[in-house]
Amino acid sequence: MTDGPSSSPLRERNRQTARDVVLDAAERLLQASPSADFSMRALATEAGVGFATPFNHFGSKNAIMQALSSRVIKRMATRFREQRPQGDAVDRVLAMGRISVGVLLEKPDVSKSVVGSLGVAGPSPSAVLPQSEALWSLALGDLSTLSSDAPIALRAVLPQQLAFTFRGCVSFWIAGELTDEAMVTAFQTGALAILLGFVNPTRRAALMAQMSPLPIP
Amino acid sequence: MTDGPSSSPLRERNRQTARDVVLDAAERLLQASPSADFSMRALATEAGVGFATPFNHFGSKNAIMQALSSRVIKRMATRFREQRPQGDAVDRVLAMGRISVGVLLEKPDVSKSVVGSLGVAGPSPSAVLPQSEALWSLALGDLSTLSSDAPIALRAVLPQQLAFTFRGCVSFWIAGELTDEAMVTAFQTGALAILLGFVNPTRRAALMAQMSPLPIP
DNA sequence: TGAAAATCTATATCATGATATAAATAAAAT
DNA sequence: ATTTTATTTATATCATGATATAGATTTTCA
Repeated sequence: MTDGPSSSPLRERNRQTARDVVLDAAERLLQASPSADFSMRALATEAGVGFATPFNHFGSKNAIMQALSSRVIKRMATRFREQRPQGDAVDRVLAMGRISVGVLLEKPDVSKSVVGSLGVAGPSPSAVLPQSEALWSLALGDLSTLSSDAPIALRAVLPQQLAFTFRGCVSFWIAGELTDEAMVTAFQTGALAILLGFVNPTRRAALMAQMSPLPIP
Repeated sequence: MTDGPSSSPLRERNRQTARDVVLDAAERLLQASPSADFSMRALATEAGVGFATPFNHFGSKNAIMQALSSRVIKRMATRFREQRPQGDAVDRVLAMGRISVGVLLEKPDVSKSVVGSLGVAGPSPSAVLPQSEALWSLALGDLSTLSSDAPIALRAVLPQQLAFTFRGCVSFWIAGELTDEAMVTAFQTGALAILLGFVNPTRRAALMAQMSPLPIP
């Protein structure tokens, strides 16, 4: 990706437009494709740009997929905000889990293709972790509503750990090792397992009642 | 991968030998390559087989990487068994975490390349989840040593959840979002967070003392 | 032991990501 | 208004995963 030369307002605005045009085109192709894939030649044609342009902007096909993944995460946050789930942090995390998994399951093949890019080694780091953490921070809301002996500072691990667990569940789902339903259960149980150590002892029984192991195939 | 026609003992034995030869060759090439990668043409040459043979056995390059990942997990289990870590389930899980991450960090670039295959959508499911669960069951040992109000049956979620969290941490590491050190911290904290809800209340303070959030970049 | 089946090999071919390059175009600077 | 700079475009080319195919080799079976 050419970050080198400086850009001025109109140039930068045109470049951002081109990036959006490319990403929109990619989304259209993915949705239309039975295998949830596209070639870079098809992408350039669909976007109405030259073949080299997506590479100029993103560097690689995988980076395009990563930019699309970022859009997916934004979509999850938007849904959450629109739905305004009620309840305490646990309820909200569970709601975010349902919403997030729901976004993926709207178009499972596309999601697998797009999000499958995230765990792939590449020349430059992806930048999804802060976004994922923010998503789970949004879900958790005010951490002080978790009552426990855990110091407030320690509760800072929760958004990160929820992000890791979510990523792990999704990764196994992408690889075909978890069915759609199993992924729902896996993440819900994972979130509850993490939160189990951070809630009031009086709340534990309710959390445990919602946790279940996955059947072993 | 040609599972179709039936095999008899010598044929099957020869096919297994060919698979091992191919995988050994792949490992040699990965270790020798500055970019931790190999072409299928180089693999066939290194293995001394025809170009189509690895495809006949594994179906795709990614499947070869997945078979190599399986070897990595076996290596982790072997190390654990050799080291015989002492202590309760928590201690053993932490030891397994150090051992497992240590295996990956012996050759970071190779590990990223190999294990990066696991989260990639493909024509057939990978088969790593049972192996991962078994790894964490091995670490946990006898689940009844965890003292808590959680029913024994519910503790069955632990190997799975540890597997998901490990996968999630490794996935972010592969993508370049976690440094080597941060991955160590991330998984240790994740394991402790999961176990925190399953230990005796008297043990909680010691676990929390070992948990720390990752610095936000 | 010869025929049949399974598997491997050598080779050609194709699709696709990626790079390079020269010309064209658009925006910024003088 | 012209020149300079930045970016895009069109095109060629290459590496690489993957597939196809015919011939060669190995193993199994009658």
